[in-house]
Amino acid sequence: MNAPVFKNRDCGSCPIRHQAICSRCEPDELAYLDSIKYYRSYEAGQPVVWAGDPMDFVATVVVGVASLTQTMEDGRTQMIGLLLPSDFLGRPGRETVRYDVNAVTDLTLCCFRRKPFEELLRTTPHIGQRLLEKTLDELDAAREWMLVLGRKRAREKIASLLAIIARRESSLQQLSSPDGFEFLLPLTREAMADYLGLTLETVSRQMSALRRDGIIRLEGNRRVRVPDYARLTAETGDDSDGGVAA
Amino acid sequence: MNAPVFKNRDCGSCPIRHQAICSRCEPDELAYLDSIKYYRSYEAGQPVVWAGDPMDFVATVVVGVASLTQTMEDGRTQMIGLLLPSDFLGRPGRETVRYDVNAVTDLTLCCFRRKPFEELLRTTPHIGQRLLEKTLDELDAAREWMLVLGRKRAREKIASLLAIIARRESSLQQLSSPDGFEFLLPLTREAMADYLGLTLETVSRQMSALRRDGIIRLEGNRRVRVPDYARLTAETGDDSDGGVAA
DNA sequence: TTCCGCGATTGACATGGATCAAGGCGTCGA
DNA sequence: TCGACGCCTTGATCCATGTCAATCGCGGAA
Repeated sequence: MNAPVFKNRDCGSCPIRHQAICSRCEPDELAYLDSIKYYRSYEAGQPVVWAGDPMDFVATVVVGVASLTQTMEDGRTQMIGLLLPSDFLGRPGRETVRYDVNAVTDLTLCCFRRKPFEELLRTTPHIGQRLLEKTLDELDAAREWMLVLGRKRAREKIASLLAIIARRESSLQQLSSPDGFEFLLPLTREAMADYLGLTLETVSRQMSALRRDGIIRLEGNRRVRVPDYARLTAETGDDSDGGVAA
Repeated sequence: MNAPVFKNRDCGSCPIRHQAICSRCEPDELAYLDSIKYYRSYEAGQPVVWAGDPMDFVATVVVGVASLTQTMEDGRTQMIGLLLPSDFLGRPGRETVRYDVNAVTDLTLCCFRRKPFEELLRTTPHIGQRLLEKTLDELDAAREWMLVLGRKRAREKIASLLAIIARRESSLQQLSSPDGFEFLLPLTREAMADYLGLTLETVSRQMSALRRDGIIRLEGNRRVRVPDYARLTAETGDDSDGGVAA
């Protein structure tokens, strides 16, 4: 689990740079970022940090998927965020994390020690602005998810999750292709359940139902083929088309 | 529905200034803010903006409560945020809003036209930093709410809502008083249901149950007396004490 | 004072998803 | 090749909450 591709100290080589917090940096700013950054890798299933632990770095996801999870005293658990490549992890100005962070798949993070990063935030408006934008995007996503968790039925929840992952993994062109498209689901049934506020049995049943109804086809447990993206979004219950036209 | 107290052009008179985005501004920055700000007032129940509408201002809540609400195509509705005094409304850099904004109680906003505010954001790091902090706080709150919506039972949801409002409305000292404390619930049973992902009947039943069990006392429909804050937080299912000690 | 209407309460019943339980399928190591 | 384990599927049953409906009670208008 190394990340040999990114071992050189050059943000320009980073495949997710154009979407990450450094996307609008000047060369000298990039050089400073390079000087304080380092990579960390985790295997699927490994913890990154536990709720309440000190976290002395912030990071951008480079490869893989990380989850943010909260747990109740009796063990009930809710995934409250899914971080995909280019997403930002950590909170400047706070010493400890409030929720568990786990590697869902094999994961590579581009890390910055928190103190120098906070200093950079103070001196470099670009970064702060970009971070604000990404935080506002995350807030929008969290609010969209509140509708999913609070009001959608199991089938709609599953469809919403599949549509969201499909949108992040596929191009607009692929989504609207008449032949459909396919993608790899990075989550187990249990992780899907944790994200959707369901049990894994319900997730399994609804996946089977969507398969029976021709909304999706499954090749193995993880590979999902969507013959018609519009039919999938129609199952989400949302009143817009879920962002393809918008 | 005017806001005579705030009619003078002086942010220093604003009772929520110390928590709002302008809390760290220099005198000259405050003067600029003063020059572009204006107040708007709404009566309880009035819409502020509808989802999809253009919104040419951003604002801070000065008095009252505003709600952010999303609606599905069949009319199911989910409140995705509750804005109390000092909370920020609007998104710099975006022309339209994604969800309905309503005045839950009589409401006064301190508004800034969006373009000048964005300009200010570019030139005044304080404001951007403060806005980032407030956005990160909102994101934390949204994520906490995802746990409420996804995993808590009806009784725990109600207790969580009461505890959150109690914390925002009362001082630490009041919360830990041996005589208990009381507060005014700014929401109807239906609004509570919309926020909690429940029906109003379930809200009503669980409020009655909490009353029967002595967790709360009700004087009328809105006035809530909490004889023992610890007993209330014990009903939320959270593993921490909900923030009093923390 | 009476009536009216809205919000809240309460009851009876329906149901979606949880829970408990059994078994299938594919992969990996011996 | 086989067994074991992890992950998933499916079935039977239960229960928390939704749904539908009746009634209450307060505050405002006539």
